[in-house]
Amino acid sequence: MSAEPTTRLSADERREQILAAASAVFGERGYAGGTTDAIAKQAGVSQAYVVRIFGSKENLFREAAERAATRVIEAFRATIAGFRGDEPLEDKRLALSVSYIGLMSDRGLLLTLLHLFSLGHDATLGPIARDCFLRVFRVVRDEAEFTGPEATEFFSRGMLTTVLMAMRMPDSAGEPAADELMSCAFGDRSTDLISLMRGQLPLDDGAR
Amino acid sequence: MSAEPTTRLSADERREQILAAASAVFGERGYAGGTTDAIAKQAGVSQAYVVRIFGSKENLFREAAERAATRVIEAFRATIAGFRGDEPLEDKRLALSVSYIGLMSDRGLLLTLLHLFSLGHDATLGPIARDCFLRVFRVVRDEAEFTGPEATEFFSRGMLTTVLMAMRMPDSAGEPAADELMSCAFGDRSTDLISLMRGQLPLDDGAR
DNA sequence: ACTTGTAGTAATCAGTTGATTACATTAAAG
DNA sequence: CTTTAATGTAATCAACTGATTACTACAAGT
Repeated sequence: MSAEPTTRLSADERREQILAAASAVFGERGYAGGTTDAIAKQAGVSQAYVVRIFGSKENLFREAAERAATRVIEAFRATIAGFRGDEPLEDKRLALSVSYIGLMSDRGLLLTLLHLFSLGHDATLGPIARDCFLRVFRVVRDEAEFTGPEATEFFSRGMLTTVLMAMRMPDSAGEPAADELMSCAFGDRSTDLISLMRGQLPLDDGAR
Repeated sequence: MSAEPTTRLSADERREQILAAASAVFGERGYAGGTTDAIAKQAGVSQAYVVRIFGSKENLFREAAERAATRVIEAFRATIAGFRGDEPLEDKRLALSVSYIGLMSDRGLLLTLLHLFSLGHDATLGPIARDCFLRVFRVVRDEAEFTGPEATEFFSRGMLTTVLMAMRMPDSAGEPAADELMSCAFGDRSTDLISLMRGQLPLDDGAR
């Protein structure tokens, strides 16, 4: 499909490429709204190939979402590995927040997870959504040694941050309420995050 | 369509019925996933009529979502109207939380809003999403007289609560992590909310 | 050189979906 | 009673979408 003289890749490399494209597309458009064709366009392969490699759109979404959850867990674990074990809660909270904010540089990752979380009603994806969330929750609670309320508070913050990203609140920068909200939600990283999230070119909608 | 001897309603009554159906369907399936046919089935009218009354699916979603935001604002204002003006933050926070929890008895309302918030990328719905959120934010900050950080904290909690509802986390009750998470997020209303959110029959998917 | 397995696509299909059109039915007004 | 306007539907359409099939092209092993 792409203009370049279609380079052949190994199946594994192609899978990675398609998963990255799926993360971007599903993150922006959600499960129902993200088409296999848009993902194919993004990855530079044919729509048929996307479906054939992953079996179905549902499977592809599941893999993309579960991978996103795994990435979050890995990022948290890497941060937790640097803990000495006796730092105050606020230090741990801040370190994990920085870790979370790092994940935001891949816009698709956290947004795909958010879309997964909105599928609680779905017979097959619903249980996966709950499981992914709880797996991350347990890491923060048990491995970073947060209490239940502390972990809940931490995820509250994260959820608002993620929703603000989904909403593209930085596009409303200049609006006083939006500025105050983002400065409170994003903390001292506010300026960075606002520019990070802005001016993204729209995805190819994959219309055939 | 429905079995009953189709009672004719005024256009306004029908609009209300369809908006309620749209709230339920969009809340569960999102904008892209919610079909006009499922909404029609839910409201007991034909799919054609749903589209004709609202002009387009996008218009219907916009009305449903904006109405949801308005309802949240009305609920908050009703609570704020009971403030004397000198109560401590914690009293106000608790009162508004109770107000928010009351909104959860209409599952579609908050979930439709959450889905709206995920449409930040959309050229027409994105600005509406940001505007709706900011309108509610300003009510809490300016009318309930929260500081920016206090309001942000309040919305963090609300967002986690809403995502847990979207995820149907109560379906995982029994899982220790889920129980602790919900008991922290829902507070002393935990038991009520868990049973409130459970055992909802799936929506008709509107397949023609 | 030839076979063989893998990467990849074009063409196409059947189901779904939002929208349109033409038509039917009912209530109210004159 | 008849006209009129509003409520409402059946039928249908064109576009879209996930999936399938049959095919091509390239690379590696023998």
